[in-house]
Amino acid sequence: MSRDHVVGVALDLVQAEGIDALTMRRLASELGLAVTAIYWHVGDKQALLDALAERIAAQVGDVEVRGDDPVTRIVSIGTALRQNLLEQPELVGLVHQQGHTAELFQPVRVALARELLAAGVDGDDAELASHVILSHTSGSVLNDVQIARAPVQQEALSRPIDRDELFDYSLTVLTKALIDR
Amino acid sequence: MSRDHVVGVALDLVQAEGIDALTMRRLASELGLAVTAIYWHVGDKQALLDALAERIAAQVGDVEVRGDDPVTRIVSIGTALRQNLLEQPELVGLVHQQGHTAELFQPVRVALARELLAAGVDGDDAELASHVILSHTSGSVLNDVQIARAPVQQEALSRPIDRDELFDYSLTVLTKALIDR
DNA sequence: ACCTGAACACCGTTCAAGT
DNA sequence: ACCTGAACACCGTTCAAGT
Repeated sequence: MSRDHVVGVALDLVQAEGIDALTMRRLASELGLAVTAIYWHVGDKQALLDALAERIAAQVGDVEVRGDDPVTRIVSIGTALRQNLLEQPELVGLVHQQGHTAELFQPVRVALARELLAAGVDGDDAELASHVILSHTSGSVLNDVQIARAPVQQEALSRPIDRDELFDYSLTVLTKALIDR
Repeated sequence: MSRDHVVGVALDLVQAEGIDALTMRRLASELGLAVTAIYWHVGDKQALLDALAERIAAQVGDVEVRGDDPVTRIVSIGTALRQNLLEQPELVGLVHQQGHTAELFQPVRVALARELLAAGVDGDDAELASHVILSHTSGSVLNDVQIARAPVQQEALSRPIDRDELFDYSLTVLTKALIDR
């Protein structure tokens, strides 16, 4: 029995039954302990949520870069991040609520800055461009998740929206503009 | 004593002390009623949160359109929405959590579509472009709020980021690209 | 129609006590 | 060092009962 193990079981519980299922008492019974033992290992519930957020952030943060030219590589980073975020929207919401979004985006931010530098954008401008690309990506995810949850919104279109394609297009346009500035 | 009044007092409470302060018991004492009276007027807590989300969405949804040319007008819509969202980030989070984001964005979506049509973008493409612009805007807000909450992230830049200006720039670029497609 | 009081099952947390 | 049990203050919700 260790802090890591307790946090791991908590993560399993959240993934299996959602954030509402995570109560100190429920977690204790899952661990085969008395409720109060958790307080010895990880501290109070706030500390537990922080630890969870940290784990999830590390999990979602690593992305693979593909392609040859800068634009393709940058768009591939955005696409990979978007995919990771879409896979576990509830967990991302948890991270955001705990205020750990910065940690979540940090590795991607670095990867983006590296590619932008390689593309000839330098210094502060690379920081700015990373910020814009990250905003665009997280916003796209946020909206897509929301639409998936509330399918009322589906309007009468001649053909349904391909959100993957639309994201690819908009991010490509944006990236080109940021590089050619 | 009416449903509207109960919801109004609940909204005041949330704005003054945050979402955690909104408990059925606290709200009852604020109203001068017994806890159970709330159940008669608005139903259970889920119903109360739904009603709150509806109000907030209507409040944040109305934006003023300014400017002459299409790009300026569209950017002004995005800017106004961003400003509204930034003013009450906690309430926006509440709306999102309740799954009412679609309602929140509906009026803006319509306004954007109208401007895009006027700019010569037609039918489905206007829908797609509205979606992209909305995503970009909400993502920008989401990131800015997060950074404001966790100021650790401030990196060593030669000059600090002007997020208003950056948003204006990126949305302008994006809008032009969407129109000229 | 509108409101109260008592009761139930559930929280997070503290603290003394055990080994 | 690690864990338990009892206790406290707080939740949301139901339901019978009052006017």
